[in-house]
Amino acid sequence: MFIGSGLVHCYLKFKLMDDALQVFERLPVKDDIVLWNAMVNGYVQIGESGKALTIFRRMVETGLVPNKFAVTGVLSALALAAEVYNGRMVHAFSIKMGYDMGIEVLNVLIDMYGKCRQLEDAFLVFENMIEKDIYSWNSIVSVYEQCGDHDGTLRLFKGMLSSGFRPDMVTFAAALPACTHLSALMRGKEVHGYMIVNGLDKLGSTYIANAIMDMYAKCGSMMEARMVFDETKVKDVASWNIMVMGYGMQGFGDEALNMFSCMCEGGLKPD
RNA sequence: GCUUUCUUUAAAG
Repeated sequence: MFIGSGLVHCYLKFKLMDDALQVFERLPVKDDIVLWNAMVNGYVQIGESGKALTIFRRMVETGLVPNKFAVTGVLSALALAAEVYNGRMVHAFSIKMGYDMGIEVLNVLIDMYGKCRQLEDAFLVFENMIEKDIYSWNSIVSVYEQCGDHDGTLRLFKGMLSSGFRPDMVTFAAALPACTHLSALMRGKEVHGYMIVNGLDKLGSTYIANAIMDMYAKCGSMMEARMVFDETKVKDVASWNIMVMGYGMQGFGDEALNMFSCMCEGGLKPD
């Protein structure tokens, strides 16, 4: 039994959910809430919200009372599944249990409401937090962007800065596309400028570099998009597509075709 | 021992 749970944890560590589940099901006694939570979170992490919720319901049926870890896990699953109704129930339960005093639970509530497109509720949770951390800020900034409130995203980004928090790649992954969608070159430059000044511009992934390129491209500054492109060591198909599209849409047919052939030479296949 | 955040590739999704 002890060995079995160790094995489940081991499979979970490597995201081998099928194997983890198989061993889990064979456990004669399933009274360890940590194991249940780990199963729920394992499914959440691979995007299987339905399976995560099924495990959670079974856990409750066995009579175990969800602790705050279980609550964060199930809220994450509900966020993925965009199930607000159940999300609200879990929220109410958290309050009843006093879990809403914990910052992690509040952070995931922001995310849950946001992913369920209930921005007002997300903001209410955020606003009423006694203390906020980088997850709180990143969550609220991200859900505003996800909901298409680009101005709100940038407003919160500024609020984050003035509150003394240092944005990271997660923040930029939301703030940059906000500028992109607004075609706000100046504000995009401010965000990119912040990254440069703080030495964060080269630390990001290809994904972030692409977001910067796309911001410049969609804001009409192909020169700057090109500079970022050239400085980006690891390019992927999206990097090339952003440039080809940008040149194409702005009437630089030659450059677009150029890019296109370079992409094919580089061994990448266009979409 | 288990927990939270990342919409990069321009037209009706």
